[in-house]
Amino acid sequence: MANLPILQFEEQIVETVDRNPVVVIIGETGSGKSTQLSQILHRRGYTKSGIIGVTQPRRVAAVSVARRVAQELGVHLGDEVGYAIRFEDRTSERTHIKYLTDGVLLRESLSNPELSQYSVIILDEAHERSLNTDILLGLMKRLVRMRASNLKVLITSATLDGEKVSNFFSNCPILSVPGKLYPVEILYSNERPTSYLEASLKTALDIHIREPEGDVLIFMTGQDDIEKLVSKLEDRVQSLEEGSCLDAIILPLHGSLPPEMQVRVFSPPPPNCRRFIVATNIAETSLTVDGVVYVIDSGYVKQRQYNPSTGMYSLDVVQISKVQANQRAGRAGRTRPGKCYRLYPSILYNDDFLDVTVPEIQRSSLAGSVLYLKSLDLSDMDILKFEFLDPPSSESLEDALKQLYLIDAIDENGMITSIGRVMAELPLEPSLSRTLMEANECGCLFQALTVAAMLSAETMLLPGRSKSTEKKRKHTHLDLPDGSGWGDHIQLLQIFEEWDRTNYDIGWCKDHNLQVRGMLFVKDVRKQLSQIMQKIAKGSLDVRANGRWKEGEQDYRNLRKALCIGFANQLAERMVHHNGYRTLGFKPQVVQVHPSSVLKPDDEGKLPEYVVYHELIATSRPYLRNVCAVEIHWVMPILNKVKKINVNKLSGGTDLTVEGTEGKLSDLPKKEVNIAGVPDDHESRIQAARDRFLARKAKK
DNA sequence: GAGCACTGC
Repeated sequence: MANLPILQFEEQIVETVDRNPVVVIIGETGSGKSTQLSQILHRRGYTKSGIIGVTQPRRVAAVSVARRVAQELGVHLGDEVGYAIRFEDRTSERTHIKYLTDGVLLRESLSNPELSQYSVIILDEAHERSLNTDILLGLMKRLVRMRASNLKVLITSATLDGEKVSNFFSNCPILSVPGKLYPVEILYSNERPTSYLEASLKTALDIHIREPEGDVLIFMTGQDDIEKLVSKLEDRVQSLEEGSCLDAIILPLHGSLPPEMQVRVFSPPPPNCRRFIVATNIAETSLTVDGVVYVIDSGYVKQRQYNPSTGMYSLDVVQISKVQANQRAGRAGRTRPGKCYRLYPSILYNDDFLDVTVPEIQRSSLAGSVLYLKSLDLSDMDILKFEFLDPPSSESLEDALKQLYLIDAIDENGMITSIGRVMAELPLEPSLSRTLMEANECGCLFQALTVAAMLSAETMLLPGRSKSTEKKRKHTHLDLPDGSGWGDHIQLLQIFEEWDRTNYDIGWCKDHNLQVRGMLFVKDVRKQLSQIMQKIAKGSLDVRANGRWKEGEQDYRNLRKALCIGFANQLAERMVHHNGYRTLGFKPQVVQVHPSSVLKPDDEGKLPEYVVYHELIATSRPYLRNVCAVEIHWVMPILNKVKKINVNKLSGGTDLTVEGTEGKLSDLPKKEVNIAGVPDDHESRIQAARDRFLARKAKK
């Protein structure tokens, strides 16, 4: 700790913070900013009038940094130094320095918008630009105006982003603190390779043959490529002449790897052995592998992005930003001087790479964030005027408002409703919050809680697929409930109910090939949601996992209806002649049910006429993931509401007609929906559906 | 009949 670079800047930092409400700190890796900034300000008396809060984008970081600071100060974790993450608050009245995830700080600001308990707020790793960090940046800008006399805000960022953040905060000062990285030599390719997989392979072998010992970290885009490269590397390394170079261990590293496989990268290699770690961007920030001296950077990353005009997510391979490229290179210089092989030319890096990664706020659906901001009730709150460091597009805000209106969170004038206020309390996406509220009305809350919790953890439930476990998976899946044909939500419900009946037996999870960690997470989320719902209802609700059934409910009717109301913006109608679907959103899309779905066709091979879906994502083609059958007479009232939507009113009406107002929603070009081969007039489709509905009614 | 990067309340 004694020789951390940041400590030489203590005087300068304190002086600048004393004189300015906001300071940007450029702290390179190894500068000690995360552990030292809070201690410096603590020493200088900033904890006399309140606590110092330090946000981290990740839970593990909040915990581990808090632990280290407590150790350095010689106090017990949870006393003077503590942390708060979801499900775990280790702070007390004595806490002066509090580390917390940015999501937790946002929740705190919901019940205390002035965040009055804090004298200092440090937004650490702000350059990662998580959705939560971006909202916090906007809130901080307001807060420093309101609390100019008694609040200090520090924002740590990357070199390339510092100016921009400073401009955002009225040109506040920027302090740079050097890091403790060893020099990393950057080597560029002459051109983009046709196959970055082959180029990575070749570069890795070159290093292995020519370079002295030291581990190699290779950045790939996804699991498939990682597995391919691992097996190719294994083949080629084995065919090298024995004794001609070091032994080699090749390790994959990605998020869907079970935790016990992930931690393999933390055990040191045997002597005379070089490790090749083939990783996704998980190794960029989340996990730090020691011993890396060489980095191979493909220059690509797989990124999830949201298209507000279609309501569709897609997972695309995109070029990384300069910040990301430098972060990757830095991974080679942690223990000694290293080398970074960039599989792209320097001119591409200089002229074509974005400085900073496109922030999440410009790549996500904003329904949750907009609802959150609306619920804050800030006096001058107008979502279109909220100051974002990088404002999302008007189209994206418009999409969020329409979604919120359809699920009754805001009224036709864009004002938050009483339903919306309750929804904002729940740590869920708005559609799931709405589902819980509806379920509570129709007596199936105990089921909806389970579905919401299972969907929140869905990606953690199944172990990563791989060729070797594939057959096993298929086999064990037969043992799991099948949703009784109604769909994936029902299957998720049944899985949890069955686990509940075993009294949460860990062995049961293992027998059914479900990740124990994921199922325990579901249990935690469910408990948290139950508590919040109890608090809101101010009474005792039936929240037992295997709650009481009413007569004649074996078709999960109430639950499916609650889902239909909650996901009013995520419904789809089957095509007449085949099992494709068309979404019933504002911009209809032709889509398929994902093949992994348990939704069952009827005797004629037809899938249900209407379904609710949890996610619309384009991978190889557009898919509905997690679908559930709903009934036409639940859908009709929703379609009528869609028809009546007036975006101008939703976005605040009169405000938009003011001349010179930026981001006028009314100025947006009205885009035509055009799906190849499908005549698509929304009006007439709604009319046609209504006609069919009436015809069927008449038949009865 | 396809397969999803990474976080978080």
